[in-house]
Amino acid sequence: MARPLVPLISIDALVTAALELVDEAGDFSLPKLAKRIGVSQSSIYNHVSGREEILELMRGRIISESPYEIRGGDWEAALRTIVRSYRDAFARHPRLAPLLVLQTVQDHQVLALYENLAVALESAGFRGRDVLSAISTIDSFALGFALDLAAPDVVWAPPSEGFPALASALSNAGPADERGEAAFEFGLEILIAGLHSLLRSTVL
Amino acid sequence: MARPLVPLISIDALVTAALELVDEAGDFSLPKLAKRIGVSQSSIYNHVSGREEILELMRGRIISESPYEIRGGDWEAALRTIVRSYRDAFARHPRLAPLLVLQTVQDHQVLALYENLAVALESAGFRGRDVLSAISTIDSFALGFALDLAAPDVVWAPPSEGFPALASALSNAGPADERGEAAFEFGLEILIAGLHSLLRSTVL
DNA sequence: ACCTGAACACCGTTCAAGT
DNA sequence: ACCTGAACACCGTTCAAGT
Repeated sequence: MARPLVPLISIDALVTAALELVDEAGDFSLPKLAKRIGVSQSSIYNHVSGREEILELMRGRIISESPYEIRGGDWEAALRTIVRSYRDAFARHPRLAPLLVLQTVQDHQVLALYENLAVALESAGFRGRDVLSAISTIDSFALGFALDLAAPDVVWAPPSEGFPALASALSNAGPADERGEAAFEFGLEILIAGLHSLLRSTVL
Repeated sequence: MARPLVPLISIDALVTAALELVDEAGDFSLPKLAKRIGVSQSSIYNHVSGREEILELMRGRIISESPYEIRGGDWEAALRTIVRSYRDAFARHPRLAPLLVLQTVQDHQVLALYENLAVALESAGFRGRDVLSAISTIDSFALGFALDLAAPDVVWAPPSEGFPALASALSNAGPADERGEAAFEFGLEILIAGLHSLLRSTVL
């Protein structure tokens, strides 16, 4: 077969297949991706520059699958909405997060999300370099929780012995997804309260 | 050559070489590691179960290279010390962080660090599942900032146009390492203030 | 423009063979 | 016990050849 009348590959289908692979196996490879969409490995390069671009396309896809709307409301509400949406995006595809940490964000949708964060923070009263620091903090926070979803048992694998406080904390926790949820809500409250507190001490 | 009288490989040297590779190139491979310590690729498996164990050994190494001491002081001081130490460990080897996110923590030193966190949080007054949620939050926060070090330009690559608030925030920031530092300090204050605030509202 | 198959330079891991 | 070299099954990317 040579060039078909209708392209065999659409970027949309490519990204969908790649996301399926990640959801199922926690990773994807070009050979497997090619097999899944029934095409040769090398033909993928006619549509995409390589593995990195596919990863970046997946980032864009999951963000746009988790739309958010900021209307009216104060900065706190806006911030909650944005962080929650970001986190929900990864909650739907937990195994994608680890693959994206090595990559520079280029996706337009994601940049727009950060722009909205910046606007919210300015309206809150943060100025100068604090805006960037606050974005950084929120980003670290959200990314960390996204990663937490991918590896619910990272730290929490019961250490066999000698860590009593940790063991006791563990015994009080429910199933992994429940405590992931609880931790996120807890963390979001801390983040918001911390921002309020810093705002107070800065303004005064 | 067959078996030498003195082993050619020590785990210590192995980990040191691997860490050098990561510091220089952002990654390591067994072929490159073998070449660096002047040994054949397969002989590495006589000392270590594989790539994963090497990664885990690197985690332990950098944590023990960044010792901390908690004595006297309140929970807040202890918490600051621990988080700062954790973050410093990765600050010295920024490119290691992304390689570790896919892995389960097994290293004893790191588990001890979390145990200390749990103790500090209990002495602060957190109870039940909140202890785990707080650890999770601190963990997300610290991990996120460690990753930030590895990719200082993640979000901050000047978006060509259409993101005014983000661009303005960027224009107010200094060089990458400075703003990384500022962001961490800012984030740590938010974390501490947020914990205080939650503690107040829970206790009352 | 879009596909194919072959080729290239890399991986991590295993294993028989040596002493 | 510890090393070697060869082998295996995988990668991502390139490229000439086809239509």
